[in-house]
Amino acid sequence: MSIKGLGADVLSRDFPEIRELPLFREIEEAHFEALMRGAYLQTFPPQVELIREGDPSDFLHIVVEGMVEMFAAWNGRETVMETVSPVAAFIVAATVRDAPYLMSARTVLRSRIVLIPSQDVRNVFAADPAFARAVVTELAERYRGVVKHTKELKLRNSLERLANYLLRLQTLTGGAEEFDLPIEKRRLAAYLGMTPENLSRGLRSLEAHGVTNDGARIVIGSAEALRKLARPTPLIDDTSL
Amino acid sequence: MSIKGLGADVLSRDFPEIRELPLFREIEEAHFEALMRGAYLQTFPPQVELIREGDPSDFLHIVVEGMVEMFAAWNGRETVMETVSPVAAFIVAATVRDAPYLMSARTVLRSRIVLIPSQDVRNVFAADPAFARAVVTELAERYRGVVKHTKELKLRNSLERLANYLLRLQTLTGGAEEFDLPIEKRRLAAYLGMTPENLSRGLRSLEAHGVTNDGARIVIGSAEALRKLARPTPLIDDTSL
DNA sequence: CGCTATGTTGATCCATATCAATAAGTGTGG
DNA sequence: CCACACTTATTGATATGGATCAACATAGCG
Repeated sequence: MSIKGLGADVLSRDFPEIRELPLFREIEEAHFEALMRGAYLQTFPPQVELIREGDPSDFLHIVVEGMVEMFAAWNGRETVMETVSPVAAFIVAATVRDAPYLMSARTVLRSRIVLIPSQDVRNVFAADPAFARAVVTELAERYRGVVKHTKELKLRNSLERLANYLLRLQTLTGGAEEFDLPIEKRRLAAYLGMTPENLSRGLRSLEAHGVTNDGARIVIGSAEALRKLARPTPLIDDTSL
Repeated sequence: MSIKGLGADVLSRDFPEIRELPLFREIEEAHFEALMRGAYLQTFPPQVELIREGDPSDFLHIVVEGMVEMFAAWNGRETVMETVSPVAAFIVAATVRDAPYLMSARTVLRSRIVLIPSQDVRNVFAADPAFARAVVTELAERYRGVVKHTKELKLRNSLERLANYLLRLQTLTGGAEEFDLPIEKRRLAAYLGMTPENLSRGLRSLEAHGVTNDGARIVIGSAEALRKLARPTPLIDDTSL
């Protein structure tokens, strides 16, 4: 199930997207190779817990295939913080700060993950200004993503969150009238800060605004009507899901 | 009310804390001076809106005296995202990304703010690896702060949020049994994601757990009892408010 | 095909918001 | 220094968004 210690050549031949990630694109070849030398590539089945909140950050993770869900728990409750799709790195902040993970991560689908020892990342980070700048860009974008998520939670009710989520999803799928939810509804519910029951009812309510739903399928009859309810703003709804 | 274009010498003589900020401590003297040459120092009365969400990020801001509140609005609703106390920089992410502000900021108290043109910050950021690394550290910490805030909002009910807030505040004030709320209750309520009425009732409910409140004054009769209700965890409650 | 997890729908409950009235500060100008 | 205006905080009554509980339907999957 796992292949250990792949060289930079192997990883970049199989996954040139890694070298092309904004995080790595500008760094020196020698540094990139140093990172990849210690890296693992592993394939995981669905529902595997990759990291657990509170653990020390041993590896920077990069999803190259599949899907990963970041979640957090407290006092018996659990919520979804975000889902990460290829090709993207996660837990960059914990890695560079050498701090414990604040969120857990589990595979949602069968996934291929590159694991880079955190110490290597911190070494290259200290030695390669281009990498340091790339980490800043990445982190700043992540920061802004969480801020948007928080704004949404605090300023919108559940129906508004759902409506805006669908509009963002539509934009991501190129503006198509029909598309599929990328994750299970119960996970979507947790992400949106509501219960599965309420998500069901929410989708029902949106019928009055031209939205149809069957299984994962969503049809937006009138983006105009939906937008009237959702009132999207770039300061919350641009880019990230 | 404002003094323009202070040199590095003036600013660092009057506010050595700026040079000592983690953000600037390690950068080259020449670069620090370049930043300070274009910097403004301004004094603002309370309730002045310093930046407005959506505006382009013209300046990196540093509170050297007073208190600033970051807030966000949507569709007629408004919420407090965080409060910033001296000496700390805010809106670093927007500045380095050259992206619009996601949050607005207003002074809560009469405040002295250093404004550094964003372009200067981005220039030094590109030229000074030590600064770039410092920005990463700063951003990673901010990121983790918002993640904690979001976890708290999604996983705790309002009474639990309040109880944990009081415990964090107690820790910040050195563990004293008595201390004052640092911000108005209505702002605290918005920060905690509740209404002022509910905050009042919440403080009342906490009497059953040994907490007394009169005006801004909080007395924690038994941290033990409060902790039993609050169930704090470092993964949410360490460090930031 | 049947088992198990996921999703739906309805009934009810509860945490929190909203509305309304009062009290207590806080600041201002005479 | 007081009186007035105005904001903030408290308290009670009520409304409601969303959670919970329960029953059933449906869809994956071995």
